Amino acid sequence: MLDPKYIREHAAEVKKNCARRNVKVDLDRFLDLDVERLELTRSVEALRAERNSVAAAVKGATDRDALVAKGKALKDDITAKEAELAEKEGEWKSILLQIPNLTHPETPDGKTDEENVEIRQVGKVVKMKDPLDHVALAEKHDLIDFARGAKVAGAKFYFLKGKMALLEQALIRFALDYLTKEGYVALSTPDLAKDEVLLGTGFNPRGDETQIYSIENSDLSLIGTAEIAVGGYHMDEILPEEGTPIKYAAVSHCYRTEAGTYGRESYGLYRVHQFSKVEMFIFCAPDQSEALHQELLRHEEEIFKMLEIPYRVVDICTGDLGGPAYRKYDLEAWMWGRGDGKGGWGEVTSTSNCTDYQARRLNVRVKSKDGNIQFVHTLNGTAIAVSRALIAILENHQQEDGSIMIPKALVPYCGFDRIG
RNA sequence: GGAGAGGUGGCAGAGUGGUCGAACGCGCCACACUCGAAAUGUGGUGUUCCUUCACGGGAACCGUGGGUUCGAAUCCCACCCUCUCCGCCA
Repeated sequence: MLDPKYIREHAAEVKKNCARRNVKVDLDRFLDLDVERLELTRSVEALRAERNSVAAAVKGATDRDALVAKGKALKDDITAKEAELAEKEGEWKSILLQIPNLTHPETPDGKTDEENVEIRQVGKVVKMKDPLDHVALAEKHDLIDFARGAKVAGAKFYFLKGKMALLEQALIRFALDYLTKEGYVALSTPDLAKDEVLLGTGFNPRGDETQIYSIENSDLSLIGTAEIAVGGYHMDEILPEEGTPIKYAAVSHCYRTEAGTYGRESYGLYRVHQFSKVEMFIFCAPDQSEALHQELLRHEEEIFKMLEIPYRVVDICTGDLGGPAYRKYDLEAWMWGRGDGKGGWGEVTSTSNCTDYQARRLNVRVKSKDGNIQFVHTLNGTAIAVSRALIAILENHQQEDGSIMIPKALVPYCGFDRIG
């Protein structure tokens, strides 16, 4: 969420930002409520101050009964005003949470993902006569069992089998090794998190449009990304500035309901209910986030270069940014199975600078040497989303003879250099 | 899952209805002493919000949420977490 004080003092700018991002929020209502809330707060506090002084005077007073009566009356006033305040504050908060983060000045304007801007393409797409998509390749080599996945857990679940199961572990370890050398601390996270943590990281676990599985009769949900678990890791903490930036490489399973996304766009492994992922997450001082965002992008590119997969970098436009993101880049890898069989780009990673938007909700702060305390900036980026990386590997490294070459960087981790 | 103990400031640890945002100690910061350091001494040292040009004033926070009371860290209820023992179990 944004700083309410900032919204109050920069209302026009915030309103314009919401419009740019194609987010509909009743900012005027928020500003009205903000005034009412402040007035009520002041009167509640004045009443409490009076109650406190009356209560302090009761002990040993001669007119004790009169003071007690006054105290009782004040108590009723306070209860009433507090209820009024709680109501206003509830509505105020719900609007506040809908207001998106500010936007990087260089972020391209646009309404949908079609207006995202390609920054560069890296690597060459190897032309093939009749490229197979990953589903066909997996069938040919018995690598993924969608039918039995559906039997066991329903549509959009799957078993990785044989060399594919080994490749999953190889990818994870490959990413962890690379990031560990770059100074990231490896983390294996809980697959469940409390609603409080979900909300803090900007995910709504129980709304109508949620992509999150929640556990009945509990305040727990299955995480959709390790970003949630790691975001909560330092919740309610004040970090010493000399310890920042703190960089994590977190491995977790990711669970997504993917409501209403069946069809060609979610074919095969592309959009599934569960997958494994190595996620980069950084907590840093505000002046570090811009450079670290570039660093995350560099790591993502480095990983796909090592996997020898052609990709392009996309600057996500205002309308396609999620609420918490200040700026976001995606890496899209070439996939033969997309674009009606002619091949196309498919998202494989995403990195966001969330500035202090998540940190304010999660209450994670940094304290500098001079005692100055501010909210940290948080950033996240995909190192490897296993299911989509597997699509890219299968479809780009298939050979004329139908076999699949394993990228050299991965061979030491999986122990074989080809499939088939 | 059962029985018991406990959750208080950076740490450790008192406080069991008003004089408590909270003792003592450690740590940390500043100053003094010193060529410098250690030791010693003196002072300071939580967060959030409201208000004030400022000095300052006010409110809230003692695991979380309710309740009792004129008044709650302190009493009551529920929940969460930690520790010890038993049971079960990768």
